[in-house]
Amino acid sequence: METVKVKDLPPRTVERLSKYRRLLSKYSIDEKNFIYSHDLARLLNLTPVQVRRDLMLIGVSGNHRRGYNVKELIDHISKIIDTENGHNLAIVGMGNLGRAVTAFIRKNETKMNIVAGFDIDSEKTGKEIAGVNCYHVQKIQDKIKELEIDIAILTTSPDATTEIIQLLIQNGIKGILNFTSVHLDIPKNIYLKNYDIITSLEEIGFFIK
Amino acid sequence: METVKVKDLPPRTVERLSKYRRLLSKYSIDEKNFIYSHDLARLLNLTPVQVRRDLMLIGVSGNHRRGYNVKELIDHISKIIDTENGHNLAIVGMGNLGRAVTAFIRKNETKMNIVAGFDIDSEKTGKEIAGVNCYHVQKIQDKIKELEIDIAILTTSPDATTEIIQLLIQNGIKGILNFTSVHLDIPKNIYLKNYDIITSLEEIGFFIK
DNA sequence: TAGATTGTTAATCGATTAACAATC
DNA sequence: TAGATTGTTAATCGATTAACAATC
Repeated sequence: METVKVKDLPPRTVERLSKYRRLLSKYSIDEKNFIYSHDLARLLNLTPVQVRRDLMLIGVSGNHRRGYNVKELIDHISKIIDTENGHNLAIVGMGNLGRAVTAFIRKNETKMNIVAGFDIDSEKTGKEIAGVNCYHVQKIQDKIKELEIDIAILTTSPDATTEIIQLLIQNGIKGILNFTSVHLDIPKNIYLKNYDIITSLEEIGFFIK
Repeated sequence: METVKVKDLPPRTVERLSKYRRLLSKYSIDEKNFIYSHDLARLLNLTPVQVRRDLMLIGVSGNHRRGYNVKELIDHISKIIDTENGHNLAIVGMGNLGRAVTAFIRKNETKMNIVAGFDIDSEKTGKEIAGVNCYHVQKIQDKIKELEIDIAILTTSPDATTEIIQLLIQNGIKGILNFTSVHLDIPKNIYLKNYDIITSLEEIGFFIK
């Protein structure tokens, strides 16, 4: 048997685990207690083997007749991808995009708690915006410590980005979801995910012509 | 020599081409006419080989002494990833996120023209929102034809998504950038890019613990 | 038992990188 | 020429998929 430490799961598998859980959470409302790998695959446009391999990697086993126990599956995935108290996030840049993303995340039931927003605009700082306390970027150091923030969502304007990213690095941020189309040069111990809208549109544009 | 039809470029290469061009457009303002692969690589955290291979694939050649001609590079990339008249896009769902993404794209100088917004809310339809004419989703068919829209950016609420996606498919949309965390089951001739914020945050959360 | 499923390894595919020849 | 670069192939790495044994 191929033994994979849970910590070493491939990124793609982790993404799919998140999607399995979200799907199954709705699915189980319909009182269905078991699901086959081919059903899960069909619902997410994957292959059944891919599903079974992912579940094998996290050590879940199914029943040869009935498939996988839905509740057990949800619980097992949660045990792997959640942490006890969840994660505390900051939205850095409370412009249109920052507020929209804040609202989007708050609408979803997750272990991701947005505990602070940061901006340089004094119109915004000191207020509650989109349900989140907004602080001046000068407070980044204090608030990251105080509120135990480990993930930042970057929705700053291009010119503000480079400076602010230094603050985040210096204060030990561990993960970043980058919505700016600015390239971030950060140490590799910070887990970075880029949502580069312009590049993605150009990619789509290329492949549809 | 490995001959690759430009149409067959790997997706990752196309993404990088977009990033090269954006970087070089700023770079060339500084009156630098040539750039080495290792400089381009350093500025985007890539390897020099990766850069040279990408440029080889699109048939650009550099100078053994001076590197690559910046202007020539920009022009060549543009010839490959742009189309003559650019692409006409629609924002489907003019809520917070839709408006923010609209503003974001409009701020950037690209060949991506947002020519319509769609929503079901009669408060929004018939008006100009974020600089874009907003129509009722019932008009999707007419407007896709009339305005020659080939890419849709999906920023709808989860419950509206499944219905609207059918309309987009039926009316021949070619590419979709999906900001909803809803899984889309679409024909494979439509180029789909998912920005699943919830899943990405859970992925980040997993790898930083 | 036959049939449908799960579980697992080996092969394949796509992308990156190592190695190095060619050139200025 | 020596040194720094580009150009290109082959090896490697990561992820998916084909093949099939095991099980109910």
